[in-house]
Amino acid sequence: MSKPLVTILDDERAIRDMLTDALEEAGFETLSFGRATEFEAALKTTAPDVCLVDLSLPDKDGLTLVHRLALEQGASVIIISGRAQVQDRVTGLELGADDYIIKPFEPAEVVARVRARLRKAAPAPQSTETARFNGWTAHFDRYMLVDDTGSETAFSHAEGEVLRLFLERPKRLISRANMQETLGGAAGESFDRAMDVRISRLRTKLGEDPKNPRLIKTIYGAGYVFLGDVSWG
Amino acid sequence: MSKPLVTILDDERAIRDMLTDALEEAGFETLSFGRATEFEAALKTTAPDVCLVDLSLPDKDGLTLVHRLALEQGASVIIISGRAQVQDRVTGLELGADDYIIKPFEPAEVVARVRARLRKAAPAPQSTETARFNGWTAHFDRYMLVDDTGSETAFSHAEGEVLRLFLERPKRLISRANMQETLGGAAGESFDRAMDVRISRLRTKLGEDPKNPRLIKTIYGAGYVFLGDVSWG
DNA sequence: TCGCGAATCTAACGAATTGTAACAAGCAAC
DNA sequence: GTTGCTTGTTACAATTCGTTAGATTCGCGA
Repeated sequence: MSKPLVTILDDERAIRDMLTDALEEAGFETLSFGRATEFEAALKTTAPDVCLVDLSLPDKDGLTLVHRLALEQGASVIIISGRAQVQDRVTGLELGADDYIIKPFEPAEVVARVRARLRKAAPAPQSTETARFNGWTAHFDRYMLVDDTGSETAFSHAEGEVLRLFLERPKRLISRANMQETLGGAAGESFDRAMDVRISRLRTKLGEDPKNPRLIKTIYGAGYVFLGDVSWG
Repeated sequence: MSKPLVTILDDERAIRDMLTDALEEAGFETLSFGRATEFEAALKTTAPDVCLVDLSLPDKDGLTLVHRLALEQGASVIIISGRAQVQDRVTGLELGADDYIIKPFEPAEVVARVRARLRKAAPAPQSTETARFNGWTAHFDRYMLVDDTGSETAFSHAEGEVLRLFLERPKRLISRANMQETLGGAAGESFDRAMDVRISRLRTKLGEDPKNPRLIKTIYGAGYVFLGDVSWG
């Protein structure tokens, strides 16, 4: 996939440059404009993914522009403005802006907010649905474990929760308490073997040798460690 | 369609109340929680549209919660935090939050930002008659499912209701209660298997493999998730 | 090294949940 | 009435998942 395109519309040169630098450094394509008319002309031939718009423009009212942008183009619009009143923010957002950043701003935050917009706009974050590790591929979207030979094993939702927890923190101790907490969250502590059973079932599905588990290792008195070379995506 | 559901997770009673009032006034359904565990328990059977989360929770790390929320549930997450450092905001956003509001805040702005999230999240524009997903095209005006090969299968009104519900909220948990509510609206009693039967019939029409359905997944004890890349129009 | 209590493993059980085939009621068209 | 279709209900099969209980393993001190 190509780089997302971010446009910058601000009449101050210094701000345009700062944003351009930060965004390109972050891996985005950028186009910047000093006046609304230029920007609108460019819109006829390009479809930006995110538009940063300063409201105080010399040649046009920023708010109506935002309104049109949000409505007609499908792009995400982030207002950047020196006007810090709550009322300004509210009307900006109500008119269709997706976010409202107040000057002066930190470029890093702008980048983070741009990313947040893109994340929602582009669905299918495949990255969190599949993980490969030691001859296995876990498909969380299909609740399936696939062997390197191609044979498939289904796993249940509860098993998936455990597996995901492991795959998200490989080679690190996951304490029992920690696990209870992130999973079922069941109150019971003392005689609650549910966790063990879940892990046991997961182990069988992974074809672990009970005597010598290679992937899910028990740390007596502490918790578990998942030893696997995990790569997501 | 029914009111969007907004959840509030904050340990301060006063803040919860303030937000609840503002949001309900604005026409949203709300649910508020003082601790993360309660919230997570509720998540098993409800799918909020927007989650407001305070990071400083007594019983849990808010950031990992946000991460999981954003990833697993499809909901929009707005962090509300007293931590105003740029770095905090950046990490919060990078972890999957859609917005980051700093305390103290103005309720009106929170409402505006919640609205902004919903606007993007819920597409559902004009053409609600056709949807494409994973090799199928559903024509709600003709009550027809069309395969990519062109072969057609008719579906009934009741099946269409379920299918539409799924297609409107793909990749998100749809709880049983939620489904009863939006569909038949019947008094919804405990021994009402009609829902299951509808889904079963829909599954066969979609040619799902009973052993491992690819599109309509059951989450034991919670509800269903439709895993498909849906595009309307 | 041996023994013991605590921690963990796991087979087996069973309650709750979900799937679905079969039946029946309702209804429209003929 | 008969036929055909939709849809809820019933009954039973299948699955999920926590609990139980006995076996096994671990850490540690004698």
